[in-house]
Amino acid sequence: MGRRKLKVRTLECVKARQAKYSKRKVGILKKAKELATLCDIDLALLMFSPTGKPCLYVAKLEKKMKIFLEKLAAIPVEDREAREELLQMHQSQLKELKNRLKERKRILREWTNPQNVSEPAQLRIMEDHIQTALDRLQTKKVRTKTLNLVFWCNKSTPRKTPNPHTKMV
Amino acid sequence: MGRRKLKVRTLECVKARQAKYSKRKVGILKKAKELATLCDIDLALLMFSPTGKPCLYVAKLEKKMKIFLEKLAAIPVEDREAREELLQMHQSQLKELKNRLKERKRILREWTNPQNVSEPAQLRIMEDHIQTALDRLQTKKVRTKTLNLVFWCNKSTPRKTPNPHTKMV
DNA sequence: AACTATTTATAAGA
DNA sequence: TTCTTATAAATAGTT
Repeated sequence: MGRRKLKVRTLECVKARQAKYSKRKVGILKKAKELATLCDIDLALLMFSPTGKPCLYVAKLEKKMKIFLEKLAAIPVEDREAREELLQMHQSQLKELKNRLKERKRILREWTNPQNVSEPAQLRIMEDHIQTALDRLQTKKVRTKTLNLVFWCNKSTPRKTPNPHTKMV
Repeated sequence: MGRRKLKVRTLECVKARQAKYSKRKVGILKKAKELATLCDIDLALLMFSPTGKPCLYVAKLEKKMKIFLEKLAAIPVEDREAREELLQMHQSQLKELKNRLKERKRILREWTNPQNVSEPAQLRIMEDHIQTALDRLQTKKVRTKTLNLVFWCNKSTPRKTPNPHTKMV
C-alpha cells in the first residue's frame, strides 16, 4: 500500500526500521483492535520497537494474563535474562523452596522423633532447652506437674545430688 | 477496504464473527510477520477465534517465552481457569510453599532456641528424646563424654536417686 | 473459497 | 515526527 510495492525483508538501515515501525505499529494496532472488537475475541499483541520500547494491546484476556504480559512488556528488551527469569524464576524458585522445605522437615523430624535423635550436640541443646525452660517455668510459677521429668544438669562436673533448683515433680 | 465502510462494533451474528475472523486473521498475521521482518523486532500475536481456536505468531522472543505462550495457546479458550492457573499455579504454589517453610522455621526455632522452649508437652518430648538417645548411645557403645549432662527420668514417680542406666558423664 | 468494488494502509517524498 | 498523495493491499458484500 504505497507508491511502490515493498519487498518484505529486514531493512538494512536501522534508522529506517524505526521509521517503518512507527508507521506500521499504528496500522497493526488498529487492525488488532478492530478484529478484537468485531469478533469479540481474546487477543494479545506485544511488540518491542527497534529501540526496545514495548507496546502492548490486550483484549478480553484474563486479568492475570494481562498483568503478566504487562510485566513482560515492562522489562527492557535488552534485558533478555530478566525476561527469561520472569518465567524461569517460578520454576527454579519453586524447586529451591521445595528443597528447603524438605530439609526443614528432615531436621524437624530429627528433633521431634526420638528415634532420630542421636547427635550428642543435639542432646546438649535439648539439655539446655530443658534447663532453660524449667527455669522459666519456675520463674513464671507455671504449674509444672504436667512434667514427669526429674533431672539435673551439670555443665562441668557431674553433681552427686539432683540440682534442687531444677528438680521438678 | 471493501464495498462499504464498516462500522467497527461487535457483530451481532455470531456466525458472521467467525467469518470475519477467518478473513481478518490472515490479514493481521501477515501484517505482524511483515512488521517483525521489516524491523527485525520481537513480537507476539496471540488470538483466539470466536470458537476458541488459538492462533499464535511469535517473532524473535525468547524460547522460554515462546514456550509459555504456546502453552497458553494450547489451553482451550473456554477453560479460563486452566489459563489462569498457568500463571497462578506458580504464584499460589509459591505462596503456599513460603508459608509452609515459614511455619517449619518457626517450629524448628522453638526446638533449637532455648528461649522459645516453654511448652511442657515439648519438654516431655525432649525428655523422651534424651532418654531414648542416651539408651541408644549406650547400646551402641558410643563415647558419651561429649555430653555434659547428668539426669534421670521418671515417668510416673520421681526416683530418689539418679537412674543408673541413664546416668552419664 | 472466489470475485471485485471499494476502502484502507502505507511508501516515498516534503 | 507529521503531512501529503499516489498506489498497493485488505477486505465487505456477494456468489
